[in-house]
Amino acid sequence: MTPKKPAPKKDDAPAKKAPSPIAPPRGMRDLLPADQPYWKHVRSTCESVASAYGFDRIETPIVEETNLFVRGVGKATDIVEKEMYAFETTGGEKLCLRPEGTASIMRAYIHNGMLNLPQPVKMWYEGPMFRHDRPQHGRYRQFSQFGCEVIGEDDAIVDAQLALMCHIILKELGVDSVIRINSIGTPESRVNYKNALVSYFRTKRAKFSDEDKKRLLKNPLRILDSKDPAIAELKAEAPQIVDWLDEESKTHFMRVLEFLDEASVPYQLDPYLVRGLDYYSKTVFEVYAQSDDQELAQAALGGGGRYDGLSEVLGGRPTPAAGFALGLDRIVSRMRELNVAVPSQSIDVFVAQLGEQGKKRALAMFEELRKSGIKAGEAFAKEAIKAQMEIANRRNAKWAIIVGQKEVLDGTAIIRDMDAGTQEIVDARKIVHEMKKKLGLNGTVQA
RNA sequence: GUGGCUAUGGUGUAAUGGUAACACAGCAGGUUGUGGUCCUGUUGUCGUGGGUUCAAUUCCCACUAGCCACCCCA
Repeated sequence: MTPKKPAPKKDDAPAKKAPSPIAPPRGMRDLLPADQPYWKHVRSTCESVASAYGFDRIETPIVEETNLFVRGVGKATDIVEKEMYAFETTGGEKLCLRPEGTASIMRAYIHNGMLNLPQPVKMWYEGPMFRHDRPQHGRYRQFSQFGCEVIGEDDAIVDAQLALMCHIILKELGVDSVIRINSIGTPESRVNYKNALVSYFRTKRAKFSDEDKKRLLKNPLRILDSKDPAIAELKAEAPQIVDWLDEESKTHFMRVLEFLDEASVPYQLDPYLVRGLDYYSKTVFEVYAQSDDQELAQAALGGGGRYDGLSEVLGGRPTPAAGFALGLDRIVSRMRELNVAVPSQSIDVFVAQLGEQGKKRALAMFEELRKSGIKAGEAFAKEAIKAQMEIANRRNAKWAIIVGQKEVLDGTAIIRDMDAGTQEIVDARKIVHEMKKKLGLNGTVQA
């Protein structure tokens, strides 16, 4: 490119290169004020359901010792092997951004001696998780999860209730869902099954893609999930995990299903469902959005299951436990697709002013309204009343109070009904009283 | 992490080898007293860097980002 002609500048300051704007890191995004009504609604729904089911909140650090996940989630899992935001501090600590919640909750349970609390301990959490995966719609490197954990109880009804909660939360958010469920038994029965599976598939290795050959070695259970049509044929003949379950797991699973039937939770048995985290045992499930159109990309809205072995792996006593996590980003996105209405934050009254004196009076009036619990809005920096009324309208104010020069002199204010377009003049000192009356906040009960 | 597609104002789109059109939103006005209609004005170094060319937003390459599939999962 030829150098630009020495375009003479008006001022003789050296032409600085304008700093380029900075985007958020890959796979991370801003949740803007416009997004918040959705998030607020989703979070509060999750919380109130969890609370109704007897769960209390727990907050754990976003940064944890890397080892927690290496031991808890499993060294060979994708999450630990290639998706962790791991780093070393100047002090030499090996830390990472948490990729999931369960391991932290179990760590906290052990560390804080919660085994001395009445069992089971039921806790919920919500917050950002981090996985260095390749971003896609509904898959972010920072995403939010809401999760519930029941620690210290092995009864099958807990597993069923957790799945039920997933379904209920989504239902309250206007999202239809189905549970896909399976049992992967105890670690011992799983090893036996894995061996049977490998020896079955090894004879057919010739038909495998490179990808599936790799899986045969690394994670044979996953082969059952393969999209390769050649595998689909072989699958029918392959050993089924149910046939390899130990008696206890089998009965446990049967009871889980019975409870689900009892609670009328829609579910599908999925003998090929395995989960990517090592800590699972017995029950595993995933929650999917139900839709008419084909397969939705990234349709898994949540997942969970039983993890009876996790406590021991993390140095605690043998403690049965189960839980689930929901992906909030995906739920919000699904709600948007479905045009689910969420409560909007509208104001009760908008305070409009005119002139310097009006501004001063309005400032005080706004504060009075606020203190008495009325949701008031304002745009005091604006001069034109027209612009202020536009804002009042945009914010869905039911009422507007107008304080201009004249009103200041008279000691009055105008109350305008924004729907009817009618207005009345009231004593400025009685404005709070008037508004409370109009909004029905007076506490005067009508018979 | 692998493969593919895409990249134009705040948003959604258009056109073009000779520096950009439209809609919506935003802001400011239509003689500082009133909104949900109307009119006017205004908002862009055409993702970043390089190359080809007299000339590039338009062609080529790289990078970056987004999206899609895989992988995996929330």
